[in-house]
Amino acid sequence: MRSVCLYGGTVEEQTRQYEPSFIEPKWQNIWDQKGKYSVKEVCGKKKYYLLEMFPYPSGRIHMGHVRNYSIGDLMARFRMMQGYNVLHPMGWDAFGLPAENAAIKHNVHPAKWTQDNIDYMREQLKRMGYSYDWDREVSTCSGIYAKWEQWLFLKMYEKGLVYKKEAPVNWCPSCNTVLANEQVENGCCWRCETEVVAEQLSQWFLKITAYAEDLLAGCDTLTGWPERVVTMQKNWIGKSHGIEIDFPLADREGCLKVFTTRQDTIYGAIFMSIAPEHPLVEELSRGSSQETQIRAFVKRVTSQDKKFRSSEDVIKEGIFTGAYCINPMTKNSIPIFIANFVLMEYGTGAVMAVPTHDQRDFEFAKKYGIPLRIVIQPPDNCLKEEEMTQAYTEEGVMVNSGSFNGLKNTDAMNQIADYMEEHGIGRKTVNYRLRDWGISRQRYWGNPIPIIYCPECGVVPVDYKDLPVRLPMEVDFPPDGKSPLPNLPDFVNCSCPRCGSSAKRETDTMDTFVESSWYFERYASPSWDKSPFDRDAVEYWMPVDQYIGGIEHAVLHLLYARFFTRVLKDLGMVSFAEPFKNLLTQGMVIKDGAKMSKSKGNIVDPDDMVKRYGADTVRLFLLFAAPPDKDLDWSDKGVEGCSRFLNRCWRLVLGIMNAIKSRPDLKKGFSMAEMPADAEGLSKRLRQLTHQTIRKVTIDIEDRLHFNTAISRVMEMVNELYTIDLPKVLAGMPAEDSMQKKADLFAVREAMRSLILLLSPFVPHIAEEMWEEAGEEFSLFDHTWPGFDLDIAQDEDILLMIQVNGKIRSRMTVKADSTDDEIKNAAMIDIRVREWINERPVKKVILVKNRLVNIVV
RNA sequence: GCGAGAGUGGCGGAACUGGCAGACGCGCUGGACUUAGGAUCCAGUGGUAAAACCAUGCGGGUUCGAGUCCCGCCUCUCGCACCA
Repeated sequence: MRSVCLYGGTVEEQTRQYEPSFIEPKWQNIWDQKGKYSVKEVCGKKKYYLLEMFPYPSGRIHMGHVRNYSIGDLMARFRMMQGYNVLHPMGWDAFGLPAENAAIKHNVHPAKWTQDNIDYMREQLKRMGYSYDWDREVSTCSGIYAKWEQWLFLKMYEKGLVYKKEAPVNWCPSCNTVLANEQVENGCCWRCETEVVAEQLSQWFLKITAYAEDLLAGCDTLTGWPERVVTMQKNWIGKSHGIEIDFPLADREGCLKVFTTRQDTIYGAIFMSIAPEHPLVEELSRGSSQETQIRAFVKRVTSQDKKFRSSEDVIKEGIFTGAYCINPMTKNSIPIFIANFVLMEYGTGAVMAVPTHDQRDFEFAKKYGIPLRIVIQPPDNCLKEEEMTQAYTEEGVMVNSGSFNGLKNTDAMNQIADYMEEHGIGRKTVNYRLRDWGISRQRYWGNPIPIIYCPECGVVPVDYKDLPVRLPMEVDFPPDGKSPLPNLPDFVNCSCPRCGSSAKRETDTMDTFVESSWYFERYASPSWDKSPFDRDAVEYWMPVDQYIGGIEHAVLHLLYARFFTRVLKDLGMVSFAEPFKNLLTQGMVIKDGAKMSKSKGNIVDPDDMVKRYGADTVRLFLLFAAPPDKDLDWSDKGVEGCSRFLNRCWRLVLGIMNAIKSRPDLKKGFSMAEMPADAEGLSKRLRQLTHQTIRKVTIDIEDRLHFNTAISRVMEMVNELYTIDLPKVLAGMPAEDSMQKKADLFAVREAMRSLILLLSPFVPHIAEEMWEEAGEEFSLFDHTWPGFDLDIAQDEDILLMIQVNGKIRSRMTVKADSTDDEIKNAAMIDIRVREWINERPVKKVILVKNRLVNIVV
C-alpha cells in the first residue's frame, strides 16, 4: 500500500501509473482493427496528401527516419483533425545495391534479404504508432511495380526520351556500376564515397535535358519549397545565355565552335583552348612536330580521375596543336592549344581564350608566354598589359575593339551578339549544365531494362504484352561483386519480338532513382493493374500537399521526380507538372557533434528508446528539441525531460478525474457542458489560458511549422494548470449547484479536453488513453481540432512598459479599452517615471499599442 | 572563388510586421515530502556588491527604441565549383 503523492502528498489514493509499454500497443491494435487510417477517395471532401520520403529497407529504422516520420505523422494527424481526407502512405524503395552485398556476404538472396528487412521495419514503424494507411503499402521490387515501370520506360522510348549512346561515364569501382552525374559528389560515389573513374561505356539515357527549360521555369512556381532547395535545382540546371561562335580553321576546311558568355571580350581572344577529348584533337595535331608529345599529354590527362582533374589546385597546363584558327572579328590567326582545364561536357568543348579578362586564361598565357591584349578598361585607372598580375573581370569600357570602342562592355554584349548573327559569325544560344540522366546500372537487384538486341533488327523494345521482364531468381553471386545477369543464359537468350530470331536481352538494370520518381502516384491506386495508376485516383490525391524528407535529395530525387511528372503529363497521364506543392527538408539527427553513423559509433537505436520510454516520448523529444528544418542534437537528458512532461500531463488529467469521480455532484455539472456568458474568477482565468494556448499552438503548427514552440506552449499551459491545483479546487467546491460552479466545471473540462487534443498529434497514444480516462468517446482522432475564441483569449488588462528615453523605467497595467491620452497621462504620473524625467521638459511621447509608452525628454 | 543560411546563457533552443532579450526544456542551487530519493512538488538560476550598469560574433550607422533594418568585417555550416 503505497500512496502516490499528488500536490504535496494530499491525495491518499492509488493513482494509475503511466505505462507506455501497455497503452501504446493497446491503441495501435485498436486503430489497426478499426481500420482507422485507411482512406478512400471521397468526392467533394477536401483532401490532403501528406508524404514522407520512403525508406530503403536497409534492415532497421534509424533515428533520422523516426524524426522524418514523426514530423509527418504530426502533420497528418493535425490535418485529419482539421477535417481533411488525409492520404498518408508508406512503402519501400526496395531495389538497391546493399541487398546484393548482403547476398555475397551472407549467402542470402537479395529478394529474401529485402523482404525480411521490410517485415522487420514495418513492425518498427507500427510500434511508433504512425497513422499510415498500410493497405496502400508499395514495394518497388514487386513484380507489378516493376512491370509498370518498364511500361513507362517503353512509353518514353516511343516518345524519343530514351536513347543509348556510348559515352564517358562515371564508374564506381567499389559498387561495380555506373553513376549519374547527380550521384557523383566531389568526384566520389554518393553511396560509398569511393573515387569515381571515367569509363567509356554504352549506356541508356533518359532525356531530362529536353525538359531543362521547363524544369527551370517550374522552379518559380515552387513557392512552398525551401528557397535553398529551389536555388540548388536552378544551379544544377545551370542555364546560361551566350553565343556560339565559329572560328574558321586556318589552312583547312571547317571551323572550331566555341560557346561563350563574354562575347564582349572577343577582340582579346588571342588563342584557343580545346578539351583533350575534343573530336578535332587528332586531326589538328596531325603532322605537328610534337605529335607524340601531344598524344602523351592527351592520354595522361584523360586517364586522370575526375576528382583529381577537376580539383582547383591542379595546375593549368596544355600543349600547342600546331594548328591555327581565325578570330572572326580581328581576322587574326590564333594558335589552338589543348588545355587540361577545358571540359568536353560543357558547351562545345572549346573556349576562346582571353587572358586579360579571364583568370584561367591569364594563368595559362603567363605559363606559355602568350602575349596579352586588353580590350576592357576599368572606368578609373588605365590597365597596362605588361603590369597585369591577374585578369580583369569587372565591368569597363571597350578598347582595342574596332567599331565597339568606347562602349560600356555591358552595353556592347547585345550589340556584338547582333553583329555576329547578322554576319553569320555566331548564333545566340542558351547552354545548360544539366546532362541527360544515365540510368543503366550494371547490377542484378534492380528493375531490368526491357530491351532486346537482335542480330537482324538491332535494338528492339520488349513487347508490352511480355512485361514485366522478371529477374531470374536462381542466381549465384560472383565474389568479385559483378552482376550475375550476363552469365545467365536463360535470362540473356531470348527471341526477337520482331523477327523471332534468337537474340540477347539487355542485362543492365535501371537506376533505383527511377522507382522513386513515380511511387507517389502509385500510392493513389496501389493495386491497380491496367496502367501505372488509376488516373481518377491520381487526379484526386495529387499533387502531394506536403512532402517531407532529407535535404540530401535536394537535387537527385526531387529533380528526377519533377522530370518524370512532366513526362507523365506529356504522355497525357496526369494533368499537373509539379508533384510536390510544399516541401519540408528536415535536419539531421546529431550526436556528440556528428551525424549518427555506425563508423562513428554514436548511434542511438530507436528500439531501445521505445522500450525504455515509449514511442510517444521519443516522438515528443524529436519534435521538441529543434525546429524541423534544423539539425537536432540527441540528448538522453532531453528525452527524460519529455518523459517527465508526459507523466506530468498524465497525473494532471488523472488527478482531475479522481477528484471528479469522488464527488457525484461534480460529475453531474462536469458533463453538462453549459457555459454561462459572464464568467468570473476561476473559469475566466482557465478559459483565457485555454484559448490563448489553442491559438498559439494552432498557429505554430499550421502557419509556422514550429513544432518545438508549439510544444512549449502546451508545457506552459500545464505549468499554469499545476499552479492552480485543480484537484484541490474541485475538492473544495460547494455541494450545492450554482452558476459559478457550473461555469468553473465547464472551464475545467474545456481546459482538460483542449490539452489532450492539442497534445494528440504529437503523442497520439497517451492522448487517446487520457481521452478515454477523461470519459470521452473513442476516437480522439474523430474529434476536430479545437477552435479558439479571440474574445476569450483576449486580456482585459494589458501590461505596458514605460520607457524614458528608450530605457525601461517602469511598467503599469491598463484596461484594454483605454484611450491613448488616458494611457499617456497615466504614464506621466508614474512615480518612478517622474524621478527619471526629473523636471526636464518632455519632447515627445510615443505610444505603441499593447506594448509600451516611451517618454522622450 | 560564387551562392545560400547561421552566429543569442553552462547546453538545446525562444523572441510574429523593430517595442519587457533569454519563452520552453536540460543542467545547476536551495527548500518541501520522505527510512531513502536518481520519484514528485515549490522556489531560484545571463554577468556584476548593486534598484544602477553591462550583455544577442566584431566595428560603424539609421531610429524615441535594434537580436531584428542598413554599411563594413570575422567565424562557422551547407551547396556549386577551372561552367568559358
